[in-house]
Amino acid sequence: MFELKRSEIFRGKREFNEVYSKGRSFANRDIVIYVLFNQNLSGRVGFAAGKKLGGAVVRNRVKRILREAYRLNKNNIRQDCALVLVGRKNLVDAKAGAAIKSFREICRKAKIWTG
RNA sequence: ACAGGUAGUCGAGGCAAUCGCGGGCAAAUUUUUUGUUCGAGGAAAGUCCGGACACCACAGAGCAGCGUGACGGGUAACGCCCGCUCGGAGUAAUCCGCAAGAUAGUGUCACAGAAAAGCAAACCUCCUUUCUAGUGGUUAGGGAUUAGCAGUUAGGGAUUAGUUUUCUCUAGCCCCUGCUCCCUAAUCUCUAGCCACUAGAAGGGGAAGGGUGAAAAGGCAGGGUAAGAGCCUACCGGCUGUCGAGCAAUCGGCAGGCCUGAUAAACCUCACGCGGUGCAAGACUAAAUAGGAAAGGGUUGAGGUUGCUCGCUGACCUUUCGGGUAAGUUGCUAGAUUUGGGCGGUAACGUUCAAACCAGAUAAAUGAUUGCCGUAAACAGAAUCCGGCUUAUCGGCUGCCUGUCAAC
RNA sequence: CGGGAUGUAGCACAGUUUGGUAGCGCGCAUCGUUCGGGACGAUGAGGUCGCAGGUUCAAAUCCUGUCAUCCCGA
Repeated sequence: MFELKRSEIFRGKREFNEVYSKGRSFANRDIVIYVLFNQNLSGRVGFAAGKKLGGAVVRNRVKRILREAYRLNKNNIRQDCALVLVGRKNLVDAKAGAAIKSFREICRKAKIWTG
């Protein structure tokens, strides 16, 4: 139900670059989201935290929060698209509850919210 | 008690519940699911040293290059650690130190200063010799002169109405007289010599003082000297030799003599050490395509092995154009391992016994919610593995030591 | 993971090899010139030489450590 398997998380420079270049982007203070409607990659997701955010501890934390936000709201999101979630600097000090709220907000903005 | 020093140690705050992640094992099943168990640090960091391991000759020779630098020990090894010596800081505990060589050679020492590196240098000052000038003294020689008073002469003045007289001044004072003094004497001057001092010029002695500088060729005191100086002596410091203690660095005693500036984190010299590349090392499997084309070099030695030379190996290599794969397994975690004792050692550490297994990912695993206790909680995330160093950092806890104060 | 480079005035750079004075250009301030501005001319302010320690009589320069930024290879 709320599981997030490894196979659902995509990896590799090629897949990221495809979503970055072909997908549409939406953003708020906390998160940047890239959306690509593609049959091959549908239902998959990637997480990213840039070097500007801080050290390894900080970047790991940002990715964990993003993953938690996606996992808990997975069933309310259209599964025919690929996503890339990028953390922004505001997310470093944010709590998980705020991140989830922010994630829902941006999903509605991107019109992939089904719940 | 306060202040300080030092050694060590703890931790995602703890417990419970739910959802979720990575590995191992077991079962179902071989896409996966369920259960169980394990799952970041003292620095995992910086990548600054040292190793293990892998390939190239089981790593070889020489030169170059790089590193280290008191001494002894520990270690797989080190630039690390321990002990000790020396130097420095502190009342002390204690801390800090790239701590070999400057008589193998070369270089540098700005400005200032007379002189900045070797048997140096004289600007002022000090001492001295010669010459010149001056002053003073002295000796010799030459020359000149002769004290005082009174009388006497001439002139002027005062006194007086005027003259004389008297008094006084000036000149003479050669000659004459008297008294006192002196009488191979004294004074002055010239020349020459000598001595002293001063000034100048030329030369010498000296390195003590002044001044310059970061630094001026031991320090300081006394003697000594024309003035001075290790020239001599005492003390201190350094050096050399020798004796003693110590494995040694070094320390202590005695003797000698005072030639030996700083800088080697300047080149350099000496001693010791270092082969190169790195887990994206390396090994294996599978898939795909065209195991492609052109030019150049090559068993008269390509390429590799380090920068060069040798030695070794022994058939491909380089550039351009075009195409394909960039997937998986292994290396990959049981080890100079961790914990607890015994023994040896001042210690670092060694040795032995017992017990334990404690991350192995690959866009890369630890999070979220709720409740209670508690809120002060930092720096921060393994990527082949170890030993160190360095840096970041909050709040404690413990042992030992030093100083001050108080009480007994 | 490995290798390399750079930090100097507000900005961009010299100076570091061979240690003794920190400098150029643009910008800034004041004055002159102009009716006013620009340009021009004159004057001069502005520097922990990334930071810390050491060697030296003396350090931007030499040595060690450290911090930050940038680049390259796979």
